[in-house]
Amino acid sequence: MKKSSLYKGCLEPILLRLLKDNGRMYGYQMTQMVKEITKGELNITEGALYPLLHKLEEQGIVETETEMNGNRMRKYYSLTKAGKKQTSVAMEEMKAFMQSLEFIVNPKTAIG
Amino acid sequence: MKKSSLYKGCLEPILLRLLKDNGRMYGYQMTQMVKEITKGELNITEGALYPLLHKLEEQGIVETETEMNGNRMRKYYSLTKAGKKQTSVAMEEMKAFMQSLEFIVNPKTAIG
DNA sequence: TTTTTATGCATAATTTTCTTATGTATTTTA
DNA sequence: TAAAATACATAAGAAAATTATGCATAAAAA
Repeated sequence: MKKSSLYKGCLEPILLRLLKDNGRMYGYQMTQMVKEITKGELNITEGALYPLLHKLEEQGIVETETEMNGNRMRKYYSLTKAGKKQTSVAMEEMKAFMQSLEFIVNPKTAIG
Repeated sequence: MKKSSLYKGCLEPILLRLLKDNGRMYGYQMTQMVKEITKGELNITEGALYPLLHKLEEQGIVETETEMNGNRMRKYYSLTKAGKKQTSVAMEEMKAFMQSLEFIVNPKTAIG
């Protein structure tokens, strides 16, 4: 993440959103997809990613399936039913947060 | 802050933006203005605000003037010359960050 | 009139959430 | 054949909040 990491606190909703849109993903794939769609702006570090995924699994937000791709392991994550509910809530919060940022950074053009 | 605080990491650029727009503000005023323009969404805590303002002053990003309002003290903060430069950089980073969030949360409508 | 709320600052202890560093192992590319 | 990419994991440390506390004055409400 560039320098002082503006996205602190946003990683969880970002991951939930990815899983909501893509159904089933493995960790490394998430980092690559985020890097790609943000044009290199957001680079999720492994030290942030994996512990968070593990926490979400403990909480029953996601469930996992481990598959082998040749000789290499991939641990696929997908949203549980509870996880889908939680994602809806998180997305509402994200929208409100982004709207708030707009109000602050672009007070003139911001609508709402 | 609602629950788990998405704005973690954005507080500094938010304060810089406020000072850029309003010229001179005291701490409590910042919390009230942010609460107002975000319609109650973002509530800056004092434990986050004051230590950050002190850090910015140490770094020469802001300078202070203490005034008495009746019998009550107000410590006014304003951007230094260096602070204005730093704010420009921070605003560019914020825009890029917000655009990235858009790409993730609204992949269809996001422009850029 | 007394108590609560709002205004206004400050700091310490704790928690959350990253970064950085390290480790292991396979596959692809230069 | 060495480096980079793929793919996971975890530990130590730093950053940046939350929560709790403290002090003090002014205004509002009970």
